[in-house]
Amino acid sequence: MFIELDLQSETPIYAQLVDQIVEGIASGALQPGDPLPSVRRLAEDLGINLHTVNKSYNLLKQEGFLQVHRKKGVIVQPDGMPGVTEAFEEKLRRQLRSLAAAAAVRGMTEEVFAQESRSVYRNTITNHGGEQH
Amino acid sequence: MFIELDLQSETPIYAQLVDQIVEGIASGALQPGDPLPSVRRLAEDLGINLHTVNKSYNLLKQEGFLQVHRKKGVIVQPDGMPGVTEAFEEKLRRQLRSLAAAAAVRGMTEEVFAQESRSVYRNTITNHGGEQH
Amino acid sequence: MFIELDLQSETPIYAQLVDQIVEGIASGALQPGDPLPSVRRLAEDLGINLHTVNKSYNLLKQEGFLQVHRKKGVIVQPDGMPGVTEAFEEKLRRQLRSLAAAAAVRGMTEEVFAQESRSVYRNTITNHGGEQH
Amino acid sequence: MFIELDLQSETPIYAQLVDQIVEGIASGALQPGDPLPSVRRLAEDLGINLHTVNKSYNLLKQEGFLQVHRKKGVIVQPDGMPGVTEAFEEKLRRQLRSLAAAAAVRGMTEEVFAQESRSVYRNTITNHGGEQH
DNA sequence: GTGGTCTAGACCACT
DNA sequence: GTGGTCTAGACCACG
Repeated sequence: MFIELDLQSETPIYAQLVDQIVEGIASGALQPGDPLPSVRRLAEDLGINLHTVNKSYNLLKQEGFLQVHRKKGVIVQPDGMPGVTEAFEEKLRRQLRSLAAAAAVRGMTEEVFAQESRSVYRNTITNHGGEQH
Repeated sequence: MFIELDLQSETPIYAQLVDQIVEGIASGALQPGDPLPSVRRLAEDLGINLHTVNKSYNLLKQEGFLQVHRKKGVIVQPDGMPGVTEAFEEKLRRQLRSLAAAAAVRGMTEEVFAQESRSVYRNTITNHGGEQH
Repeated sequence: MFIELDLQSETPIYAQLVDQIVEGIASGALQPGDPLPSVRRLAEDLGINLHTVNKSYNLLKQEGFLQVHRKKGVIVQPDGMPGVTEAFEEKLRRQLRSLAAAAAVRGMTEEVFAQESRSVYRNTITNHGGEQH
Repeated sequence: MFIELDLQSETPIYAQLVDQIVEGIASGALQPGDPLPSVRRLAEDLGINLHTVNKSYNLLKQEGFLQVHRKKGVIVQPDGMPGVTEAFEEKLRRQLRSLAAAAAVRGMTEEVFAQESRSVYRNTITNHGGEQH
């Protein structure tokens, strides 16, 4: 796996895991239908607790990014990703607002902020593209 | 006060307070040198504990957004806001990356994402400008 | 533990704790990566409140002397200590100025004052060195 | 007066006043027997509270740096300054220890630390010299 | 009256 | 069991 955890970070490990898997999907490194390591396997590889991996997988399942089959194990959602729900829009805006305010106070202009957003988006997609759904 | 807290939210109260005060500064509702309510006062107004407000004020003080003036009490930094440090850039990018990935997976295009960022930025500034140095 | 607190002192307990931990690092008694007692544990050992220890740990974390590791708990900064920042130089000079003035007024010569500084420095390092980067 | 107060500082105003007066004596700007402004006068000049000035003067009187006469008002100790008491030595060492440890941890060498101390001492004396007592 | 400090006790998220 | 968060009540230094 391409996953790197920062045990010193203040973001919980399970959240870091979620983020990195989502980024993996966004970048195309993980394609719809692709299998993910089993809970046990991944936990061992990363040197973390089973519960932690489990929590991440469950969250991703709830969001519709993953499917969990008894047989196939865990795979990336093959039937189309969730799409931009209202809940997501709201969450996105709420977080952007917080970031934008901090940026503005520190003197970062609208132009730079928007450009920063664009370039970060582009970099997360590099390898391929996020035209799922 | 213009502050609204969601006591049920999973984001800590103190963090919400920090965000809203920063947004207040960004929007111009709070001008450099402006006094903020005393910890006791604000705590009572918001129906929360004094220590929670204190924690928020302290964080903002450490970041350089607020100062404790021995006569005026707590005031908005009058001597120029912190500016875009490398640490801030990094934090900004890290958070943007997470948002961008989720957006991309859900099918939101780069264009829409950047536009969203821009419009959110603009809305936080509405009232008036961010002429920090 | 090697920590001694003076509960009657006018310097806050949390500040004494901070000082002693820094001295522990300087003397080599605490090595980079070494774990510190949990807040609860140390609080109990010292007979003080958990929050007081917490405050000290937090300050040291913000200064970059400690880290919170999600598995090891609180540890001494393993990735290199902060270094001599301008802010630190300023604080150092401000405090030295106050001490030097009092010393001078009482008739202590420059030579003695400098020698005193040197010998105190040497004594804090005794056990072993300060090979921070 | 040559006194500058920093109302944003975390050092209490009365302590800043004490420091600056001691520095004034150390530098020779204030000579033994020299009169100081009355409590009222100084308070007004500095825009601070009477009690604050009073507290500073009292502390300096207790330490033996000032004399308070009903007639002459407040004057700089004309009968020889206190000298290096054991209590002072202890306080000096305690504070130096804290500074030295922080300096050492940040990588400042003994040589630099001692040199810093020496140069700060020299600068506080510039105008004249502290050979009282 | 203000912020700073300390104590005490409680719940929760995380691992 | 760990750190993080929140509440509650209290004392003190400061101005």
